[in-house]
Amino acid sequence: MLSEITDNKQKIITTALNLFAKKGYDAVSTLEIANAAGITKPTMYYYFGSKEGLLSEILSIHYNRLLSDLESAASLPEDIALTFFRMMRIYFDYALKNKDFIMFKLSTFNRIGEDVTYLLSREYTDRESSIIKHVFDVAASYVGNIRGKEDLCTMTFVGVAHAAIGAYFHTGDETLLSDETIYRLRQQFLYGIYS
Amino acid sequence: MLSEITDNKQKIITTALNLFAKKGYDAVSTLEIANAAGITKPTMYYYFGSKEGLLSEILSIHYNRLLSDLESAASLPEDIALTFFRMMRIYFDYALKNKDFIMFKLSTFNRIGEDVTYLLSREYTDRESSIIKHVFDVAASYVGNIRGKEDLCTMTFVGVAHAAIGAYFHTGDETLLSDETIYRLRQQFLYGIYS
DNA sequence: CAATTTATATACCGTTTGGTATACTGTGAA
DNA sequence: TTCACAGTATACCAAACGGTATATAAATTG
Repeated sequence: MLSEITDNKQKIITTALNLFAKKGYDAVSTLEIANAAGITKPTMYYYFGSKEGLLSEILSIHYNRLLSDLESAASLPEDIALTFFRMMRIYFDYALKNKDFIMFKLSTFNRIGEDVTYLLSREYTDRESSIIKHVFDVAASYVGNIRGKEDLCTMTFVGVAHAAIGAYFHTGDETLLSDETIYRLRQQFLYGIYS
Repeated sequence: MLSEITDNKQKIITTALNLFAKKGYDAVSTLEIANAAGITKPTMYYYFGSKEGLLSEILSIHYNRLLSDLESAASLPEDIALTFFRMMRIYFDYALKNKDFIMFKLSTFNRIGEDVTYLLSREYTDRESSIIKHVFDVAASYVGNIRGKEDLCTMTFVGVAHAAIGAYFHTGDETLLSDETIYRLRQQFLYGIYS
């Protein structure tokens, strides 16, 4: 068994995710994935059963990693300032270390309807929202002004995270994902632009 | 000439945009568009030359309308609070009246790479960013604390707008795009969550 | 050593893809 | 009445699509 050396399964996952991020799921063919990964189509179908199965496994691996990290970061919601920093740091780190996945995530996050990538991502994005929502729910119990705005805060938090990461992809400027940026975003989030 | 009555060209545009929004550009075939629009493929190719030509015209029509509205709303950047409201109102109104287009816009906004929808949208999204950026550039001249954070503000503004519209599409709750929501978002933007 | 399982490739399938050659039809101008 | 042209449809194309039947070679297991 050469799989420990060659590890074709992992190669297929990495290659496919890269192509999906660059061109979009539907624009990438199974043959293109096979060629780029240096294998043949039946090998891909042996491991994943279908193109959709391949996407499903990619989503499972990365979302579970990301959401697990996010859950750790959200485990001390009593300190909203600290938790804001930690959660944003998780997003930025994941974007820096797993560019392809986060690029793909961003391009599917606001999808809706019959799109395959949306349907398969939904369970994870729902979990993601609820983790963040919980932070603001707890925060509302001791920061009165948040009360009634928990959903708004959740929405804004994710929106800002995505916007910053999107800007990083657009410009390539890594300082957009630095601690300094998080401090500024947090300052603005907590005290507004006049602070 | 029945075109004034039937108006097949307009029908194709509306139908195609609806399918693109629901399933994604690459997942929709020209035959599917033709069938849904009640015409045949050659008719579509007569008007638009190619599938890409059709997409291009859709983007041109809607982005030009949206950006023209946005420019009007941004014409008094001396009052940042007022301008914030006006610009957000433009986005929300367009989302309410042209659901399909904004849905499609959201799903392509954070794209990058070789994706056709990204490449064809880019000229418009660049213009969009620069309109908003200009507002914060002017604001920075009289609100000292904004200085150096113009790009951050632009990024945040667009991120928040998209997040709110995305939440509306997700839940169907129209109050997410009400004046009341804009007031809250503005309050948070200007003074933070403690306000 | 024989049987089975894992991992791979060759060669193929029916269907769908974006796109077109060609012909027809109704309308307005000369 | 003839002509041109805008608009539309029938019927087709080569290429690419997602997926598979089958063979094969190496490794694991009895």
